[in-house]
Amino acid sequence: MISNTRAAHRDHNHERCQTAALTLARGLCRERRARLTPSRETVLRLIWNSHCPIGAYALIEQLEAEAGHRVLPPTVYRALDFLLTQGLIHRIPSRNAFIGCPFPEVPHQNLFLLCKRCGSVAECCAGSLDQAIAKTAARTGFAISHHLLEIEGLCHQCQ
Amino acid sequence: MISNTRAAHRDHNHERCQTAALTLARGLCRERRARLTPSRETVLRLIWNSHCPIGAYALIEQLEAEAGHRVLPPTVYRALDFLLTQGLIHRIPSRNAFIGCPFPEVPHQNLFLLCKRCGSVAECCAGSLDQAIAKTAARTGFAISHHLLEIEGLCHQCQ
DNA sequence: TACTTAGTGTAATCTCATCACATTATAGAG
DNA sequence: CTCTATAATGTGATGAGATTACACTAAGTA
Repeated sequence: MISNTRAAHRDHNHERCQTAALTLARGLCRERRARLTPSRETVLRLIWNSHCPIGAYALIEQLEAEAGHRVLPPTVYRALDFLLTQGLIHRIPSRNAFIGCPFPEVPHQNLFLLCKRCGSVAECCAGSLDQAIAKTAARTGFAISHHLLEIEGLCHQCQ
Repeated sequence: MISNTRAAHRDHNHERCQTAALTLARGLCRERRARLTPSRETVLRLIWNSHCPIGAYALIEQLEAEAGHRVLPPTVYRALDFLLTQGLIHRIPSRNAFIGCPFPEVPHQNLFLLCKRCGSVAECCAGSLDQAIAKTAARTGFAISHHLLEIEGLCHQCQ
């Protein structure tokens, strides 16, 4: 099982998370010949400011503060679309918000641990769980293409 | 495992689903001394018109067509809140839409099978899967309170 | 250089959801 | 039966999230 729980849900030096994510993103985009333009990278960096999902309009505010001029929704939504397509971020449907993906180089299903006290979100990849989910779906005759699991509760630090 | 896959994802007499859901809802609300008022029951009936999740504003349109006069958002959102609280319907976050719960009398986690072709949604309760999910969360030190699983793919009829 | 494609700026619009406040209906106490 | 407290509804306005359409600019390539 891969997870970023130890970072997202415990004390840690967060700058390292952010730097690592950006470095990884740059490398992946270079490999894929995908253009991580300045505005896209800025959005990714802002998303990685914390382990809490951030909404599109909060991003717009922060972008405006940095840029010193008005930023309109399509600007940020286009960057978000790119980052989603590249698997560098995820959207948390129940929150209408976005979170950085800690392992964009690994193909995986979506499994999020959302702390209802501090708001931070960790991500997991658990092959065995994915299999159990696939099996359950198969028992009903359903052909699964992908899934999304949102687990809500209290993180280690908030218990 | 409980599921309504055989109804939601196969040919069936849907009137029976709708009638059964309404009868069950009336019984549960009577037991709980919760008031299933006419407008709330109408919203529940409209939601049970099909196994596809329906958005709040689509409900408003249908309510207006039935009532012959304007219906405003709070009207339908209040009915939805009541039905959600009573566990008679669920919200599918990825769709911003609502679906009838086929077993509101059983406490359960949320597990939805969303067909991307016909749009119908079935619901499952699988204790073993819930346990596997709880176990995975526990391995990261997370204290789970509830979860939501959205599985997307092709239903039996659409394969 | 010219051309083609990808990316960005901007205004308007659309969908989903909530707030605040007035009014009406209902259940339970006396 | 009537009064009262509470629950439910009606209504307009507004907030929050997301998309469309169209003009313009930058980057990569023949």
